Amino acid sequence: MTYAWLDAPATAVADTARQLVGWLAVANGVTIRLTETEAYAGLGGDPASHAHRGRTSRNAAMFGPAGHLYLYRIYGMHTCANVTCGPAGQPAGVLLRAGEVVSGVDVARSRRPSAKRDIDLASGPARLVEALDLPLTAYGTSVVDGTGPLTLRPPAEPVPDKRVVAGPRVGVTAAHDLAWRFWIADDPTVSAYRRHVPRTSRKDPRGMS
DNA sequence: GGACAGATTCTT
DNA sequence: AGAATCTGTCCC
Repeated sequence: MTYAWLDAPATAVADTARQLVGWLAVANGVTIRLTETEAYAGLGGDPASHAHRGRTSRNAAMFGPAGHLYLYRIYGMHTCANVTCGPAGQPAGVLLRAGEVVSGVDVARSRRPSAKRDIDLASGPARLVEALDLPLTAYGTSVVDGTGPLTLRPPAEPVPDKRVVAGPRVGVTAAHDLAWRFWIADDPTVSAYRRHVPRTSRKDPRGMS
Protein backbone atom coordinates (compact mmCIF):
# COMPACT_ATOMS: atom_id res chain seq x y z
CA MET A 1 0.00 0.00 0.00
CA THR A 2 1.18 3.52 -0.74
CA TYR A 3 -0.02 6.84 0.57
CA ALA A 4 0.70 10.43 -0.40
CA TRP A 5 2.40 11.25 2.89
CA LEU A 6 5.00 8.55 2.31
CA ASP A 7 6.42 10.65 -0.51
CA ALA A 8 6.07 14.02 1.20
CA PRO A 9 9.26 15.91 2.07
CA ALA A 10 10.40 15.95 5.69
CA THR A 11 9.40 19.61 5.89
CA ALA A 12 5.78 18.53 5.50
CA VAL A 13 5.86 16.45 8.68
CA ALA A 14 3.33 18.73 10.41
CA ASP A 15 0.89 18.20 7.55
CA THR A 16 1.46 14.48 7.82
CA ALA A 17 0.78 14.55 11.54
CA ARG A 18 -2.47 16.37 10.87
CA GLN A 19 -3.49 13.87 8.19
CA LEU A 20 -2.84 10.85 10.39
CA VAL A 21 -5.43 12.02 12.93
CA GLY A 22 -8.33 9.61 12.54
CA TRP A 23 -6.22 6.83 11.00
CA LEU A 24 -6.41 3.32 12.39
CA ALA A 25 -3.43 1.67 14.05
CA VAL A 26 -3.80 -2.10 13.94
CA ALA A 27 -1.50 -4.45 15.84
CA ASN A 28 -1.68 -7.69 17.78
CA GLY A 29 -5.44 -7.96 17.90
CA VAL A 30 -6.15 -4.34 18.82
CA THR A 31 -7.31 -1.49 16.60
CA ILE A 32 -6.83 2.09 17.75
CA ARG A 33 -8.27 5.16 16.09
CA LEU A 34 -5.68 7.90 16.40
CA THR A 35 -7.06 10.96 18.14
CA GLU A 36 -3.80 12.80 18.83
CA THR A 37 -0.51 13.09 16.96
CA GLU A 38 2.59 15.22 17.22
CA ALA A 39 5.18 16.19 14.59
CA TYR A 40 8.93 16.19 15.04
CA ALA A 41 11.38 17.39 12.44
CA GLY A 42 15.08 16.87 12.79
CA LEU A 43 18.23 18.49 11.63
CA GLY A 44 18.33 22.23 11.99
CA GLY A 45 14.85 23.46 12.71
CA ASP A 46 13.57 21.43 15.61
CA PRO A 47 15.57 21.41 18.86
CA ALA A 48 12.92 19.21 20.47
CA SER A 49 13.49 16.36 18.03
CA HIS A 50 15.59 13.35 18.94
CA ALA A 51 17.22 13.71 15.53
CA HIS A 52 18.29 17.28 16.15
CA ARG A 53 21.80 16.35 17.29
CA GLY A 54 22.39 13.93 14.46
CA ARG A 55 22.13 10.22 14.00
CA THR A 56 22.58 7.80 16.91
CA SER A 57 21.77 4.14 17.30
CA ARG A 58 18.55 5.09 19.03
CA ASN A 59 17.18 7.50 16.44
CA ALA A 60 18.54 5.76 13.33
CA ALA A 61 15.07 4.91 12.08
CA MET A 62 14.22 8.60 11.80
CA PHE A 63 16.99 8.87 9.24
CA GLY A 64 15.52 6.07 7.17
CA PRO A 65 12.65 6.13 4.67
CA ALA A 66 9.09 7.15 5.55
CA GLY A 67 6.49 4.76 6.87
CA HIS A 68 8.60 2.87 9.41
CA LEU A 69 8.45 2.56 13.18
CA TYR A 70 10.73 4.64 15.33
CA LEU A 71 10.32 3.21 18.83
CA TYR A 72 12.19 4.61 21.78
CA ARG A 73 12.32 4.04 25.48
CA ILE A 74 11.59 6.98 27.72
CA TYR A 75 12.29 7.40 31.43
CA GLY A 76 13.80 3.97 31.43
CA MET A 77 10.46 2.21 31.49
CA HIS A 78 8.04 3.35 28.81
CA THR A 79 8.04 3.01 25.04
CA CYS A 80 6.73 5.56 22.56
CA ALA A 81 6.01 5.03 18.87
CA ASN A 82 6.67 7.32 15.93
CA VAL A 83 6.02 6.82 12.26
CA THR A 84 8.93 8.10 10.20
CA CYS A 85 8.36 10.71 7.52
CA GLY A 86 10.38 12.15 4.69
CA PRO A 87 12.94 10.47 2.47
CA ALA A 88 16.02 8.71 3.83
CA GLY A 89 18.54 11.19 5.15
CA GLN A 90 15.90 13.74 6.12
CA PRO A 91 14.82 12.80 9.65
CA ALA A 92 11.22 13.46 10.66
CA GLY A 93 8.56 11.57 12.51
CA VAL A 94 5.03 11.66 13.87
CA LEU A 95 4.54 10.62 17.48
CA LEU A 96 1.36 8.61 18.02
CA ARG A 97 0.21 10.34 21.17
CA ALA A 98 -3.23 8.91 21.85
CA GLY A 99 -6.17 7.06 20.43
CA GLU A 100 -9.46 5.29 21.02
CA VAL A 101 -9.54 1.52 21.13
CA VAL A 102 -12.18 0.58 18.58
CA SER A 103 -11.68 -3.18 18.57
CA GLY A 104 -9.92 -5.66 20.80
CA VAL A 105 -10.95 -3.79 23.91
CA ASP A 106 -10.70 -6.89 26.09
CA VAL A 107 -7.16 -7.61 24.94
CA ALA A 108 -6.19 -4.00 25.46
CA ARG A 109 -7.64 -4.02 28.96
CA SER A 110 -5.61 -7.07 29.88
CA ARG A 111 -2.46 -5.24 28.76
CA ARG A 112 -3.39 -2.06 30.59
CA PRO A 113 -4.69 -3.20 34.00
CA SER A 114 -4.21 0.25 35.52
CA ALA A 115 -6.67 1.82 33.07
CA LYS A 116 -9.85 2.56 34.97
CA ARG A 117 -11.97 3.39 31.95
CA ASP A 118 -11.82 2.37 28.31
CA ILE A 119 -10.90 5.92 27.30
CA ASP A 120 -7.73 5.57 29.39
CA LEU A 121 -6.51 2.52 27.47
CA ALA A 122 -4.51 4.49 24.92
CA SER A 123 -4.72 8.09 26.15
CA GLY A 124 -0.98 8.71 26.04
CA PRO A 125 1.98 7.71 23.88
CA ALA A 126 3.30 4.99 26.19
CA ARG A 127 -0.21 3.78 26.96
CA LEU A 128 -0.94 3.44 23.25
CA VAL A 129 2.19 1.36 22.72
CA GLU A 130 1.32 -0.87 25.64
CA ALA A 131 -2.25 -1.37 24.43
CA LEU A 132 -0.91 -2.42 21.04
CA ASP A 133 1.81 -4.54 22.68
CA LEU A 134 4.54 -3.21 20.40
CA PRO A 135 7.92 -4.66 21.41
CA LEU A 136 11.18 -2.84 20.81
CA THR A 137 12.03 -5.58 18.33
CA ALA A 138 9.48 -3.95 16.02
CA TYR A 139 11.90 -1.03 15.67
CA GLY A 140 12.30 -0.01 12.04
CA THR A 141 9.54 -2.23 10.67
CA SER A 142 7.14 -0.90 8.04
CA VAL A 143 3.69 0.29 9.07
CA VAL A 144 2.24 0.22 5.57
CA ASP A 145 3.19 -3.04 3.87
CA GLY A 146 2.02 -5.57 6.44
CA THR A 147 5.47 -6.98 7.16
CA GLY A 148 5.60 -5.54 10.68
CA PRO A 149 3.30 -5.95 13.68
CA LEU A 150 1.76 -2.50 13.24
CA THR A 151 -0.28 -1.45 10.23
CA LEU A 152 -1.69 2.03 9.65
CA ARG A 153 -4.91 2.24 7.69
CA PRO A 154 -6.77 5.34 6.51
CA PRO A 155 -10.23 5.97 7.95
CA ALA A 156 -13.33 5.51 5.84
CA GLU A 157 -13.74 9.26 5.93
CA PRO A 158 -11.08 11.82 6.84
CA VAL A 159 -11.62 13.80 10.02
CA PRO A 160 -12.85 17.22 8.87
CA ASP A 161 -10.55 20.14 9.53
CA LYS A 162 -13.04 21.84 11.80
CA ARG A 163 -12.85 18.87 14.17
CA VAL A 164 -9.07 19.00 14.48
CA VAL A 165 -7.29 21.36 16.83
CA ALA A 166 -3.61 22.32 16.63
CA GLY A 167 -1.53 23.43 19.59
CA PRO A 168 1.89 23.32 21.24
CA ARG A 169 3.56 19.97 21.77
CA VAL A 170 3.41 18.27 25.14
CA GLY A 171 6.32 18.16 27.52
CA VAL A 172 8.50 20.18 25.22
CA THR A 173 10.21 23.42 26.12
CA ALA A 174 12.04 24.04 22.85
CA ALA A 175 10.07 25.52 19.97
CA HIS A 176 7.11 25.97 22.25
CA ASP A 177 5.54 28.30 19.68
CA LEU A 178 5.12 25.58 17.05
CA ALA A 179 1.58 24.23 16.89
CA TRP A 180 2.69 20.75 15.92
CA ARG A 181 0.34 18.76 18.09
CA PHE A 182 -2.97 17.80 16.52
CA TRP A 183 -5.98 16.30 18.18
CA ILE A 184 -9.69 15.76 17.72
CA ALA A 185 -11.64 18.49 19.50
CA ASP A 186 -13.38 17.37 22.68
CA ASP A 187 -12.30 13.76 22.28
CA PRO A 188 -12.07 12.13 25.72
CA THR A 189 -9.11 9.92 24.77
CA VAL A 190 -6.78 12.83 24.04
CA SER A 191 -3.98 12.93 26.60
CA ALA A 192 -4.12 15.70 29.13
CA TYR A 193 -2.01 18.67 28.16
CA ARG A 194 0.75 19.36 30.59
CA ARG A 195 2.98 22.35 30.30
CA HIS A 196 6.57 21.27 30.51
CA VAL A 197 7.86 21.34 34.08
CA PRO A 198 11.35 20.29 35.12
CA ARG A 199 11.65 17.24 37.30
CA THR A 200 11.62 17.86 41.00
CA SER A 201 13.72 16.43 43.80
CA ARG A 202 16.15 14.31 41.84
CA LYS A 203 18.55 14.90 44.65
CA ASP A 204 18.70 16.93 47.81
CA PRO A 205 18.56 20.40 46.23
CA ARG A 206 20.50 21.91 49.11
CA GLY A 207 23.25 19.38 49.17
CA MET A 208 22.52 18.77 52.85
CA SER A 209 21.94 15.52 54.54
C1' DG B 1 33.63 9.05 34.32
C1' DG B 2 29.70 11.48 36.22
C1' DA B 3 25.76 14.42 36.48
C1' DC B 4 21.47 15.65 34.49
C1' DA B 5 17.03 16.12 32.02
C1' DG B 6 13.70 13.88 29.36
C1' DA B 7 8.26 13.38 23.34
C1' DT B 8 5.72 9.32 30.73
C1' DT B 9 2.76 6.97 33.84
C1' DC B 10 1.03 5.61 38.26
C1' DT B 11 0.45 6.34 43.04
C1' DT B 12 0.46 9.15 47.18
C1' DA C 1 4.04 16.02 44.26
C1' DG C 2 7.11 11.91 44.13
C1' DA C 3 8.86 7.66 42.35
C1' DA C 4 10.29 4.26 39.05
C1' DT C 5 14.60 3.79 36.22
C1' DC C 6 17.62 4.12 31.38
C1' DT C 7 20.22 6.81 27.94
C1' DG C 8 22.07 10.57 25.09
C1' DT C 9 24.42 14.68 25.91
C1' DC C 10 27.31 17.80 28.07
C1' DC C 11 31.10 18.86 31.13
C1' DC C 12 34.83 17.68 33.53
